[in-house]
Amino acid sequence: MASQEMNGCLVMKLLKEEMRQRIVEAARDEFFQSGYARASMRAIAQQAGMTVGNIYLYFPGKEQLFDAIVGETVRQIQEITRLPSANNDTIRKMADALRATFVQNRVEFMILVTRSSGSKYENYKQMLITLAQRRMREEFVARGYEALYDPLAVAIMEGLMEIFRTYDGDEKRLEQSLVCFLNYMLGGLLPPGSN
Amino acid sequence: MASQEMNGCLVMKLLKEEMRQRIVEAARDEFFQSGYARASMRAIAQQAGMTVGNIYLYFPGKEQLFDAIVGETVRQIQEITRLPSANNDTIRKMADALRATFVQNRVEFMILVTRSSGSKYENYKQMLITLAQRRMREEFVARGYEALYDPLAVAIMEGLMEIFRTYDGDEKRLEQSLVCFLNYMLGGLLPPGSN
Amino acid sequence: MASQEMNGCLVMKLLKEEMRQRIVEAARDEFFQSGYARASMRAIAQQAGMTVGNIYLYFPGKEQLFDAIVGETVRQIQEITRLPSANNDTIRKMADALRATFVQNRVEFMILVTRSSGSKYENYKQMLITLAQRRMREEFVARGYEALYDPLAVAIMEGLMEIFRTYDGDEKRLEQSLVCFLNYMLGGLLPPGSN
Amino acid sequence: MASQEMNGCLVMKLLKEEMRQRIVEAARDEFFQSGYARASMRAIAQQAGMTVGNIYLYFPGKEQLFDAIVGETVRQIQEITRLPSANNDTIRKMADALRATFVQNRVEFMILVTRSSGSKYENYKQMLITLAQRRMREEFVARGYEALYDPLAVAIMEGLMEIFRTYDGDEKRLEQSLVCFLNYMLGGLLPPGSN
DNA sequence: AATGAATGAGCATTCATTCAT
DNA sequence: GATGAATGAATGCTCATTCAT
Repeated sequence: MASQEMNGCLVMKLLKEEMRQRIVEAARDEFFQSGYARASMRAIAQQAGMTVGNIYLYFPGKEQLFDAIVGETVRQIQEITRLPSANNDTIRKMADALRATFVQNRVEFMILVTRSSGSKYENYKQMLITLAQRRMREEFVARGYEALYDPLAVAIMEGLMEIFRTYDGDEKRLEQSLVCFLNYMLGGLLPPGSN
Repeated sequence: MASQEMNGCLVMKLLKEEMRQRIVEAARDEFFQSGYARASMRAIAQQAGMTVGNIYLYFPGKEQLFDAIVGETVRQIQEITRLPSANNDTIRKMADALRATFVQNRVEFMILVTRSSGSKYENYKQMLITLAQRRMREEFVARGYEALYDPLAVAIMEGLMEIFRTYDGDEKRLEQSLVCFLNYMLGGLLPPGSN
Repeated sequence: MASQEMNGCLVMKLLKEEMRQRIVEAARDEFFQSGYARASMRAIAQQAGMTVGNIYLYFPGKEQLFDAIVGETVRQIQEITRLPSANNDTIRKMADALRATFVQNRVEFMILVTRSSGSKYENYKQMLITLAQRRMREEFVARGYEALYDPLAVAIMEGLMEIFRTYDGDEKRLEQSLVCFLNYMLGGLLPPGSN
Repeated sequence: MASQEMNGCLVMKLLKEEMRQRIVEAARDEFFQSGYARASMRAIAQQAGMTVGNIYLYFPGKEQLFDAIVGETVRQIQEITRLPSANNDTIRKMADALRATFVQNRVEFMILVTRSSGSKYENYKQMLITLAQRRMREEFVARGYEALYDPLAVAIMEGLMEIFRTYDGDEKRLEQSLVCFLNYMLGGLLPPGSN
C-alpha cells in the first residue's frame, strides 16, 4: 500500500508536470497569436484540453502564467546584460547572446518583445534598448558619436530583431545576416584599416 | 441686444469647442497611456469631467474619436508617401517629411505608431516600414546589399523614431541628429570617395 | 404698447400652434416608420426642425406625444363602438364607420393598429377585435354559428385592415373591395335568397 | 466507483440541462411578455435565477437564445410550406399542418408571429400570409375572386390564429372549429352543389 | 419660448476569477 | 486533482429626459 501511494505520488507528479506543460504550451501559442491583453484564459484552457478552473490550480492568474512562459527568457537576457563591457566588441557580444537566446526561445523572445502589451513586460523592448544604449555609450562617445548612440542602439536592436524574425528557423542565414548587418552598422565605428 | 446674442452665440460655440477639446485631450492622454484597445470611454469621460453619453454627442464612437486624434497625422504621412522617388535621396526626403509631421503632431504620431493595437491602424508602423523598404530596395540592390535592405529599413525607421522621441521639442538638435544619423546609416551606400 | 403685447400674444399663439403641429407631424412620420418603441425623440426633433428639449415644452413625454397623435382616432372609434347594434347590419355599419375613420386618419389608424407596440395601445387591435366579437355574437348565435363568431370577427377585422392598407388612397376601389369582401364574408350569414 | 462517476456525470448533465431549461423558460416568458426587442437579458437572467454572464455559457447571444426558442417551430413550418399544392385543398392542408405545429409549440408559435419585432423573424407573419396568398391565388382567380384573394388570405390566416389562441389546449374543439371555419371561409369558392 | 449640452440608467456582451462538487 | 458552472465588474454604446442659459 505504501508503494502504491509512492507510485501514485510519482504518477501524480508526472501527471502534474505534464499538465503544467500542456498549459504552458497552449498559453504560449495563445499569447503569441493574440498578445497578452487579448489572450483569453478560456481559449488557453480549451487548447490545453482542460477546464479554465484547472489552470488556476497550477498558476495563480493570467499574469503569473505569462511569467511562467517568458520569465526564463527574461532571466537569460538579464545574464547577458550583466556581462562586463570589456572591449570594443560589446555590441557583437550582446547580439550573439541575444541570438543564442532567440534560437533557444524564439517564441518566448518574440512574445516578450512584441506581444507583451498589457502585461508588466509591456516596455520590455524599450528596457532592452536602454540597456544596449548604456553599453554602447562609452564606445560611441570615445569615437565622437555621442549624439548618435541613442538612435543607433535602437536601430541596431530593431534591425537585429527583424533579422531574427526574417531568418527564423534558418540558423545559418540568420548568422550570416547578423554578421553582415553588424558589420554594416558598426563599420563606421572602426578605425580605418581595422577590418 | 444684438451684441448680447452674438456674445451668447460665441460663448456657446466656445463652450462646445472647449468641450470637444477637453474630450480630445482626455482621449489623447488615455490612448497614449493605455493604447487604443485598453482605453476606456468611461475613463476618458471621467478625465474630461463629463459623462460617457456626452462624448457621444461629439463623436459617434471610440473609433471615430481615435480617428479625430490620429487622422490628421495619417493624412499628412500619406502625403509624404506619395512623393515620387526621384533620386537617391528618397530616404532623406521621407525622413524629413516624417520629422515635419512629428514636430507638429508628436503625441498623435507616437499613438499611431506604438499604441494603436486594436484599432484599424494597428499595423501602421509595419506599413510605414514596408513602404520604406520598397523605396530603398532598388538602391540597396544596386549596391550589392540585397540581403540587407530589409533589416536596414527597419533599423532606419526605428532609429528615426527614436530621434523623434529623444529630441522632442528641440527642433534644432532633432534636425542635426537626423542628418547625422542618416549620414551614418547611409554612408555605406555611397561609392568610396563620394563623401 | 398694450396692442403690441396683444399682437405679440396672438403671434405667439399662432407660432406655438404651428410648432405643436410640426412636432405632431414629425412624430407621426417617425412613429409610422419605426413604431412607438423604436421611434426616437431625437429623430422627431430633427425632422421637426427643432431641438429635443423644445418638444418637452409642448408634450410631457414620448407617451403623451403618441397620445396626441392617435388619441383623436381612439376617441372616434370609441364613438363607433358605442353605436347601438340595432339591426343585422352591425358589421357593415362598423366596417363603414371604420372606413370613414380610416379615410380621415389613415396614418393614425395604421399606427394605432400595427405600430403601437411598446405603448399603452399595444393591444389596440385586439381590443377592437374583441369589441367586434361582442357585437357579432348575437347575430352569429342566432344563425347557429356560435362557435364561429370569434375567429370570424378576427378574420373580418384583419381582412378589412388589409383592404385599408391595399387600397389606401384609392377610395373608390377601397369601397368596392370592402363591399365585395363583406358580401363574401357575411354571405353565409344571410338566409338563402336574401341577396 | 464507476457507478459513482457515472452518477456524478449524469447529475452534472441533468444540472446543466436543467439550467439550460430554466434559461429557455425564463426567456420564453420574457420574449412572450415583452417581445424580442424589449426583452432584456438582465430580466431573463433574473427570472432564471442566475447572472447575465451565465446565460452566455449556454447561448452565444440574445439572437441565438431566441432561435433556440422559436427555431424548431420555424423549421416545422418550413416543412409545411414545402408541401406540393396538389389539389384544391391546399389551404385545408396548410391549416392542418399549422394546427399540428401550434398544438405542439403554442407559445413559440405566438412569439414568432406576434412578438418577434426586432429579431430576424420580425416579418414572419407577413411571410406566412404571402405564402398562403401565392397558394390561394390560382384557385381564387379561377373562380373570379381575383380582387379578393389578398384580404381573404389575411382573413383566413388571422382567423386560424385566433382559433389556435382560443381553443388552445382543447384539441378536439380546436379541430372542430378549424373545419367549421374553413368550410365557412372557403364555402364561397366551391361550385354550387359541391358540398 | 427655445436651445442643445448634459445626464444617468439602460442595453448586450466579455472575461478573469472563484468555488461547490 | 479536476471540473466547469457561476459570478460580477467591465466594456462600448443608446436614449428619454432635464436644465442652465
